Amino acid sequence: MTEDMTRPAFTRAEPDARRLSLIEATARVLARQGAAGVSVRVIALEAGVSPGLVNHYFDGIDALIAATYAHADAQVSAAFDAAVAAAGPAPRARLLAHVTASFAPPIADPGLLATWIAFWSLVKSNDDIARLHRDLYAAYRRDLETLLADCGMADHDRRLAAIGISAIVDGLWLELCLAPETFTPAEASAIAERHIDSLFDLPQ
Amino acid sequence: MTEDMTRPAFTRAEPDARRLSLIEATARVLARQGAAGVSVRVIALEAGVSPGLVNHYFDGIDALIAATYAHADAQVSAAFDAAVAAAGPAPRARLLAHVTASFAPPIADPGLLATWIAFWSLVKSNDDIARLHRDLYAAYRRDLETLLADCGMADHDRRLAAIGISAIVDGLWLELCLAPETFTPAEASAIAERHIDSLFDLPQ
DNA sequence: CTCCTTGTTGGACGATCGTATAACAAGATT
DNA sequence: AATCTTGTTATACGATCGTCCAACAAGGAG
Repeated sequence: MTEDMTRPAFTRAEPDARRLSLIEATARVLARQGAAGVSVRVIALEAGVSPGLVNHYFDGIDALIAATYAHADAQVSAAFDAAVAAAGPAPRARLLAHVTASFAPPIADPGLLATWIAFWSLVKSNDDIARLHRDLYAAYRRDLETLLADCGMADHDRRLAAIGISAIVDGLWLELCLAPETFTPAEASAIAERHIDSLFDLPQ
Repeated sequence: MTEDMTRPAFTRAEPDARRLSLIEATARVLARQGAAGVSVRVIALEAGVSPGLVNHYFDGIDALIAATYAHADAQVSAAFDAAVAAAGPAPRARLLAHVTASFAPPIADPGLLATWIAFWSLVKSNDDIARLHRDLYAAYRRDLETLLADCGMADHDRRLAAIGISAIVDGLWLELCLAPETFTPAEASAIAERHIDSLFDLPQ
């Protein structure tokens, strides 16, 4: 009786828009409840749609989590690009800006880590997920290698340098999300910056 | 009919031994199926006991996963200690041995990562889990700080140095477990070793 | 040998899971 | 205005989840 009879019971959406709304709902659920409390029904409720719609757009919940991870990764990459662009033309400043961005919002966020954890938990049992992880991580390191090349690092040194930078940044980011009181973002940046400096000083 | 009527239907075990067998069964299930496929029934089947026994020894499955994590962490710590002890008396060699041990069995193991992922996925929603993570990680860094002190590092530098070493080691360990073909354990050791060297060279 | 303690079993219970599908209605087409 | 397409809903389904508990039996106590 309190219902407005003139308003439609539901509205149709562009397929891509609906997909995106489901992905964003998944990210919000993961951020709020963690990887343990995610399910088709909770996601559908968060997105304001019926549970059946999830399987209409995604081949199972694993595919939805994979899509959510890919979307979050794209947002992280965009944040990296924005930080690098804002750093100006100096190659070293651009590299440091890329790294420092990992320790500030929106990247350093316990809620975002939940998406990574949910994704990691599927790598072992799902080959598609494993392949996606491998590809996105390779792209991540490739971006670092480009920045290192711009800094003048020799070609044969870049691969291990990028692996090392990605490792220390990921390790700091992980702990910063799991236990933010352990150290500050500024301390994380200082640690990462010193590590990068060591890659250029004293080339042996 | 094929049953041996003289054999007991079950055997009683010491409480600590039974707890341990359930913990080890949980670790095997996590290593085999990943964090997604773990449940009370699967664990009980793996341990060769009835499902009800899990709740008799642990306050829910979250507590069992926490106990499994604590047990795995103790085994990792023991492996660290053994590696350090085998390295001899030289402080720097002991520190490097500690770090290098992270990239070799039994620590570098995709199955072991599953225990960590299952545990991480509970940190956000369970305060006891969060506290356990904080305590065990603090102990981890404290061990590193002791090794750094033995190497002659000044007191005020040790905290950030230990955070940096734990971060780069964790980052390398994580990727080594998720995608072992990306780089070799020897490359991981070389990266970590160079990072540690940089902490002592050029003290600025 | 008998009793007693209690570790252990095995199933019941309600909740929730992922998936599948028939009925419905929104909105473009004609 | 009538029709058609299909995005969406609502529900049903079987499986599995974590938890609980009464009954059983192993094995030490007396």
